[in-house]
Amino acid sequence: MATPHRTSKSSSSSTTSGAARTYTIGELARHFGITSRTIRFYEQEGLLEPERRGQTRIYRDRERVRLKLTLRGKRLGFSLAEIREVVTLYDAMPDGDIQQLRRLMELLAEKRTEMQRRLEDIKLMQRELDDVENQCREALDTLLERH
Amino acid sequence: MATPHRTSKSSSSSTTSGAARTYTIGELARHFGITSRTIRFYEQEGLLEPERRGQTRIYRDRERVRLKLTLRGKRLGFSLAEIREVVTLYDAMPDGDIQQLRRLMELLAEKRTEMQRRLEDIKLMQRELDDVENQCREALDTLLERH
DNA sequence: GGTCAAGTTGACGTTGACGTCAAGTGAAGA
DNA sequence: TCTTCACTTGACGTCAACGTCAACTTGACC
Repeated sequence: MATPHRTSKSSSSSTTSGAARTYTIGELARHFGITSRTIRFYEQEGLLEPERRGQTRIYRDRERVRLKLTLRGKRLGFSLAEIREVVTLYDAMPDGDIQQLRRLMELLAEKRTEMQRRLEDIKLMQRELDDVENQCREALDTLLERH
Repeated sequence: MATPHRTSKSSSSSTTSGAARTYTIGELARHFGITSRTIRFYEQEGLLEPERRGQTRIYRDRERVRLKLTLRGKRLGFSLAEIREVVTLYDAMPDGDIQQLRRLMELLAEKRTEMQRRLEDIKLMQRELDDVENQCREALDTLLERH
């Protein structure tokens, strides 16, 4: 279920360090608890751009990170389009011209505001959960006291 | 556009206190920045159950609160089905039997875990936003230094 | 050389969350 | 009385985010 499954039976090889580990689509899918279909769909939507050996996709750490960010974004309720905006700008940075950089920083500020709002939402929601739970306890207590 | 529009031209009336204020579907829609269609859809999905005067729906504070909770839940990425679970159990409480209460408390615990996870997600995301922003600043600085 | 698992590309289906019409009702104001 | 406006109920359309299926290649092992 969690077999390493490198490119060949002779294992690893790569260059020198262990930093260049690659993954198959199935490995990533199992690791993140999603289907390969989903991963391909994310690629089609511009969120991932794995290399190819022939037809086969090969993923490195960069893509793994992108995928992790994507899934986290999803859990937070962002759409794939929103996630793409950030993720693609994020590594369109190298030698980036100043306009791009400024644009990215604007985007970051927006997202930051969003996150702040969501944080407030979560706190409110937690407070309400507390309230309801307390009411539950009280109700339960009085019910049990009456034997 | 924002006219009070009470039941009659003689305004308010109600009983004695101002606690029994009612709202039309349009008022609620404008207030929350959604469409009436959405509100009706939520009712159809069991999230709201307004009273009726003839055909017309009339909303009181209870429904307003429910709607607010629903929208907050949505912002946090919960599905309408999940939201319904909580919201309906929430006020199926009165005289509730012990089984129901226990079930509700289980549900609350689940949601609490969820919220905790999301909170972690948000913190991680914020940290990453910070990182990217710092990189941006550095890049921008070195670009500007070179005049 | 066969086969078997895992990967590939279409293409179409599905589900949730609404939007968008069409056709009608009820009450307030000119 | 007539108009106007907000509200109502269907019924169908749409869009995002995948699921599902069919038909195919590819590399590893027997």
